Formats: sequence, C-alpha cells, structure tokens
Amino acid sequence: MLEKDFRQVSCSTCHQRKENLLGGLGCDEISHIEDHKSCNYYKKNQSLFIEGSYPRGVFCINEGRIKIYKRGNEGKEQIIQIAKGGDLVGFRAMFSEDVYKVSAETLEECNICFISREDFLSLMDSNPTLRKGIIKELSTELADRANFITNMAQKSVRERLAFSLLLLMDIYVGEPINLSREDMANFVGTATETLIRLLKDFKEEAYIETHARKITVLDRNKLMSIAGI
Amino acid sequence: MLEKDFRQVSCSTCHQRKENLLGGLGCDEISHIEDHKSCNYYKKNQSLFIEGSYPRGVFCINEGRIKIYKRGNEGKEQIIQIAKGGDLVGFRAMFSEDVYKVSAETLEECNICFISREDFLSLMDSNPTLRKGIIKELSTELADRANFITNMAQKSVRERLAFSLLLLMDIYVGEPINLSREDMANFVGTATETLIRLLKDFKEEAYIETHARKITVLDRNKLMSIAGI
DNA sequence: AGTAAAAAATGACAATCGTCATAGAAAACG
DNA sequence: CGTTTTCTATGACGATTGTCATTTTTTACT
Repeated sequence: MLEKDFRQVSCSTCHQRKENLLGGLGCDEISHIEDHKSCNYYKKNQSLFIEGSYPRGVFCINEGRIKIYKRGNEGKEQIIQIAKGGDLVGFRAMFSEDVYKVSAETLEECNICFISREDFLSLMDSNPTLRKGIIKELSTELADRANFITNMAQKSVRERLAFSLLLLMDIYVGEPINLSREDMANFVGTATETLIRLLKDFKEEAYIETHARKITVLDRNKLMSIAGI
Repeated sequence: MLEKDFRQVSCSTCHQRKENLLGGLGCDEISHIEDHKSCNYYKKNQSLFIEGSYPRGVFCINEGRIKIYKRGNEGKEQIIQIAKGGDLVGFRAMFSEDVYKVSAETLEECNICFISREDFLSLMDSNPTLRKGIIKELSTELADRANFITNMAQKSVRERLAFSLLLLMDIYVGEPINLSREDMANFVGTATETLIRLLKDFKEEAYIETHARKITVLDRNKLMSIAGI
C-alpha cells in the first residue's frame, strides 16, 4: 500500500530518476521540470492513455507497474510491454506526431508524474545527452520487438510462456509475479484457458509454484531451456 | 536489369534522397556525403549485414528491395521488414551501440550507398531536421511493430496473408509481388506449405492471380476485409 | 537447348491450440 | 458474514496449422 505523502514526489531526490533517461539532467533543468510537472496517484486498472487519442506529454513512473497494450480486431488485448518504476512511457506517439497506437493502464496502485509535451521537447532540444538516451532507447526497443515478433511467429505457446515468465521475473524483481491469468495470456499471446493449462503443467513439473494468482519461478534454468535461450 | 552506369549515384541529383530522411540536407552537407560515401551494386541474395556483427554505418537504398530478418532458434528466418529504394537501413543498431539484432539481404539486384557511422552521426549532431526525422521514423516503426505483434498473436494465417499481401502491394507498387514462397512464408510467419495452400485458395476465390512466382492482387477490398482493416 | 538443381505444389496425417460450456475458488461488497 | 461477482480451473471437441514425403514446375547453368 502506497503512503499518501508518496503522492507528491520530488524530482531532485527521486532515486528512480537517477537511474533512468532523465538521470543526466542539470540542476536547472530538474528544477524546471519540478515546477511544471504534475504528480498523481493511480488506482489499479486506471487508464493513462488510450489508442487513438493525442499525446499531451510523457508519463514518468515513480512507483507501480503498468501494461502497454494494443487491441486486436475482436477487442482482445495484446500486451506489448510492461513498464515499471523508473520507466518513461508514452513518448513514442509524441515523436511520431500522431495519435497513440497503443493504450496504457495501471496493473496496480501507482505514483506517476506527468511532463508536458512542450517541456519535454524543449528539454530534448537543449540536452544532447537526453536526446541520445531517447534515441538509444527507441532503437533498443525496436530490436526487442523484432525478437518479440520472431518469438510469436516461431515458438509454441509453451515456449513463449517460459520466455514470458523469464521476462516477468525482471519486472517483478524479488517478488512473485502478480498478473491476472487474462493479462498473462494477453502477454504470451494465447487464450486464457490455454495459459492456465500450461501453467498447471509447469507447476506439476515443479518449474514454478503458485499462491493464489501469484507465481514464483523455482527452476529458472529449465525455463530458459524451454524458452530456447 | 540495372545499367552499369547506375552503379555510381550522385546524392545531389538522387531523386530518392529528395523524398527520404536525407531530403532536408543542405548543399554543403550533401557534397560532404557525396565525397565520403561509397556506392555499390549488389546481386540478388547478397548480405548487407548479419545479426551479431557491429554496425559501421548506414545503407541508403537507391534501387532494389531488401529483406530485414531475424533467425529463430531452429534457424528459420522471420522477415521483420522489406525495404525498398529510398529507405535508410541499419541505423538502429548504430544508435543502440550494440551489435545488429537482425540481418539484411538483397531480394533482387540493388544499388546501395553506404555512409559511415562517423559521417552519419556528425550529420545528426549538426542537423536538427534530420534528427527529428530519425526520431519520428523510429517511433513510427515502433508503432508498426506493436501492430505486427498483435497481428501475429491474434490473426489466423489466412488473415495475416491477406494483410501481408496488402503491405507488399505498397512495396511492389505498379508491379506484381515477386517474392519466393519461402520468403513470403517467413514474412507471414507460417510454414511454406501452408502459405502455398492459402495462396491457392485466394487464387481460386479470384482475389489474386499468379504468373509463375509473381502475384497480382485482383480484389484489394476483399483482402482488406479478410485482413480485418 | 538440354540437363541439373531449386522452387513450388500437393497429399496424408498428427498435434497444438482455440472455443464453448461449466464447475469451483477467490475476491469484493454491502 | 453471507451473497454476488469476478477470476480460475477443467472437460470435450474441432479446426487450423505444422511436418514429412513425394511429385510437378520453374529456373539456372553449361
């Protein structure tokens, strides 16, 4: 449970910022953001933005996890990415000068700051380090997605589930993976029933254990060999 | 068939350049590239770069088409993108300061210019228009790939084939689509045999016609409704 | 042009996976 | 604390799709 006074976060002391794309900012730049940003508390399952709307700025996650997803034709979500504390979200659409092509929604309680489009773009104009960081981030994500596409096309659901569990371990560091079965299925790219059946297999083979919806990985190496990495 | 004298292309008169990311360059910048770039003729099925190697610059396609692909664990290719005349290729890995995560190979005879990493990066430092163009391009491609992932996860092979044929129409403008069945299958993300069977269905339903390996779309609207767009 | 090699096409078959229906467990809520 | 609702789990079944084997067509090469 998040503290109430957590809701107003200071950029200058934010430990998340020091590790992320905004880590290289100067004091004056930070205080400028500090004065202009807004900081909000979000409940679980709240929407940050939806496909088709115009971006007005970027979201900087201080605490909590969110899903970035796209809806297919029948309305089914495909989760493209799960972002966590420290991640910047929603800047891609801003650069493409177009509407959002994906939606974002909190998976749990979150504290999230918001920096306006104008502030962020002017920061990028004046700060080459930030600029390079952003370009590098975009490029790295493109490579990740090429990999995601290849996995989708060539791996079985079982292999993709093993792969996804390993990815989720890096998102839920030190804690059990805590996603609804439907969200997990939409991340792996399968039907909820199929996902549940395969989780059961993994449980019986003792690669994972579950407590209610929470999943703990017991045999990381085995999952890696199933995932083919 | 490409003319021999096509092989040395001048940037200042290049009609491709005027339409692409390098369209906003100044005269001095162009002449600098002109002096430093190299220009090469490639045969069909020649490699531009492969996964795992370090990028030394960017490729600017003057004429011809190339495939960008990633190999899955069993060695099967997944085609991520097909680039054509005017496209810049291979700059993502350069920005991520890492090895290529994909490979590139010509699909036909090509004329391709090469600009070194140093030249290109310094051009980006000095030219804000180019920089913005690159960032926009990266962002747009990220959105495209989110869509690609969703299609892979949620559409049937038949739907993906219809979708792919529509994409290929934009790559083979005014000419029939000319890809090997294996490459098409690796683009759609299916087995070659399955692809051939579905092409046969489309042929029998008169949505396409084929002459040898070449495919002409007859009923664009029908394909759109199958693809779900 | 003629032959060799590669690519495309077809057939048969099995398995993965999605869908629908329903039961059971957990969570939410007054 | 019990009731409602949501989520998870399981069963049955069929369709889509991948694999292997083989034939036919096209392309490449001398």
